[in-house]
Amino acid sequence: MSNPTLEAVARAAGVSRATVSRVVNGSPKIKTESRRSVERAIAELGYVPNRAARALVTRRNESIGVVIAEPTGRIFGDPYFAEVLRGISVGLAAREQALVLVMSQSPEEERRAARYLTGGHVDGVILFSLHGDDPLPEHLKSHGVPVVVGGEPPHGARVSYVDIDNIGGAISAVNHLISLGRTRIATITGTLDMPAAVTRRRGYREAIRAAGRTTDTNLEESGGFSREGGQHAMEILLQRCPDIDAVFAASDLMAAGALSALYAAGRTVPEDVAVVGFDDSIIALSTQPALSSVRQSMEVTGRELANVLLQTIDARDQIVRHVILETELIVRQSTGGPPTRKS
Amino acid sequence: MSNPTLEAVARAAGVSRATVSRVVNGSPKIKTESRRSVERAIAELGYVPNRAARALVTRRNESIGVVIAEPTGRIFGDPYFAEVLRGISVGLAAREQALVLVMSQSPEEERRAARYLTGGHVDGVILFSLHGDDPLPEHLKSHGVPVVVGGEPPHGARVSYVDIDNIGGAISAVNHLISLGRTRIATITGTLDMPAAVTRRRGYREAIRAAGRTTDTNLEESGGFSREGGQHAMEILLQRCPDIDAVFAASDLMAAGALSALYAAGRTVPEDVAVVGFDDSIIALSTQPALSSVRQSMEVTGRELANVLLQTIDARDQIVRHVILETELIVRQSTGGPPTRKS
DNA sequence: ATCCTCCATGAGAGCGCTCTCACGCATGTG
DNA sequence: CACATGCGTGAGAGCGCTCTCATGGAGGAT
Repeated sequence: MSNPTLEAVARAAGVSRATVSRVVNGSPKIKTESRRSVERAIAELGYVPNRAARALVTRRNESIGVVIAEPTGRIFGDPYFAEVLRGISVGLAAREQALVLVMSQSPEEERRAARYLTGGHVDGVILFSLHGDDPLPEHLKSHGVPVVVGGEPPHGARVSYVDIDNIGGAISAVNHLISLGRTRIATITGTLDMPAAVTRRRGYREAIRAAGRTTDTNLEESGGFSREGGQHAMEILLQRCPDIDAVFAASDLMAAGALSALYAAGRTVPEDVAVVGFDDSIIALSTQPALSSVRQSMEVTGRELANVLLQTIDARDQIVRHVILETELIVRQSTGGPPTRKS
Repeated sequence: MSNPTLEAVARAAGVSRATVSRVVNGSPKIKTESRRSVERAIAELGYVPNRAARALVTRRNESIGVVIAEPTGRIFGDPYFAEVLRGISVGLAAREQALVLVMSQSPEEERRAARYLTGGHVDGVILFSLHGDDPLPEHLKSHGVPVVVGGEPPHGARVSYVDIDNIGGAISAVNHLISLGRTRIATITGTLDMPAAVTRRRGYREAIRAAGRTTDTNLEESGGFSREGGQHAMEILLQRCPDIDAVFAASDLMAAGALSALYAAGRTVPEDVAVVGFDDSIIALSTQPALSSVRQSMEVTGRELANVLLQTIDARDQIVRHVILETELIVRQSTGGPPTRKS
């Protein structure tokens, strides 16, 4: 409760407050001797720096806001959010930054959040899962708050971001289906107000065309990034085009939903219909059969988000940084399994 | 960036710093006149109090730690966590408290978290989804940090908690199955190192015995609170006792998994086997057929967690408080639907 | 030996806020 | 009319820390 102060440590170590402060903050110009005695005093007294006092003078809060502006249902049905959050948590912990979680679901809450975030309570903000033309990133940036966005930022926003190679991932998935000899390849898209959903669809279309075929919007249906949406989309697709022999779903969760719909319609996977998901989340391994999927490391995304933000904060600049992470197609049973396999 | 200070507001309003402070903090003894001019000045300058400065003198941080010590996979596959978190978020927002999220997954991280939480960085801590005999609640409490636990606290820990009526909920679910004339009622339990899982199983057993039947451990199998676990548990149960005609699953997610297993085994729901879940989360409505389920409001749980904690902090006492929330059985198609229905 | 340099350290101001205390003025009482 | 009462307000200390600037002493150059 009543933590010892710098002053107390200084007295115990027989040095001045300033020296203790230097030791605590790792200043190089300290004699090993005094450093040692200070460290001992710190350990003995169980000293922990007072964040508030430090923040007051440094004008840093040692904490980062993480905003998720998404209906609860969606947020946590999909492991995606958890894993990104987890990566952020790891990235921040390494620098002793606190993660302040802000969940806003109504315009009223969003206003409150914006006020909080621009009120100097956090050193920077990570936003992810943005929809449409959310003005929040620009708003924060114009108030001088460092911002980084997970995924492609809203159109026109000049902010830093960390994204994955959505288009390349989608192309590799569809190429894989093509190489399997599939000819009627459908796609279940995400919520089309999100850039990731649009970009994955673009990759799908490009791969189809690159193979000399024509795209057909009858083979595209939105699954809203949810399991049920995926299932429903698959039902619609089967109704429209019963001859579908492959599906590329823009998330594993939707792919899992699609599997249910396929079974309900009496199709076998991968024999009748090959299925590829996206994310390679834990879900991909838990479906029957296991899903081929475009792997992205959500945890790395989270960690990079933290890194880019901390970098921006440290540099005190307004430079727009971005990081694009690779994806990799993982082939499993839902498309017939890996090419060769012993035993 | 350079926010105006109290001083600046005071000058603009022609009063002293103290008066502005009183207005900001809602002190009653302020003349309406000066209050008004201060408020105008605040609005004009866009003044936002500096949290750090305030925290320094009040020794409050206006922030609450929320700890989730759970493997990421589990956390976010189940909407439960999201909804409780959401409730906490709402409860804290009402009091302008920041939510500091701490995710710890390894013993090392847990130590770091403990150090942070006892370091005076937060005014209180909410813990949920505790396993086994986690010493964290006691540890925090002994360091004078106000704590409240979601769910039944570890055995012997004298800490405040918010829980739901697990036993009553389980009993009502099983009674419902009994009233349907089902005779071979199985249960899929959660992770048995968690009190909620054990208590729900106890409710199941009590209801069976109260109906004059005997319990049979062959009819009990753990599903580990995951979808796949539920599916697997159902497969085992069917193998052991092919004559099962009803299942009570300790979570909707496991019930959803059980449905898959039942279909794979060629059973119909609710005709061959009636299924009841627990939580009444969004999942219950998205399965085919919709799940009967024991409703608990996870958002209310979260809000109560926040309330109890804030109350404890305000009172500066060590009183152990607890809140038990009601549950309610919601009957849907997975047990044959509501008793009567028009149209 | 004298001066200069340089490095480790100490002294002290001040970050923005709250809160106690004292003061002045209006009102009520004898 | 003198006095107590009380309410609204201002002055000022101080929360724990960082950081600038001054200081003293060791060591090298002359």
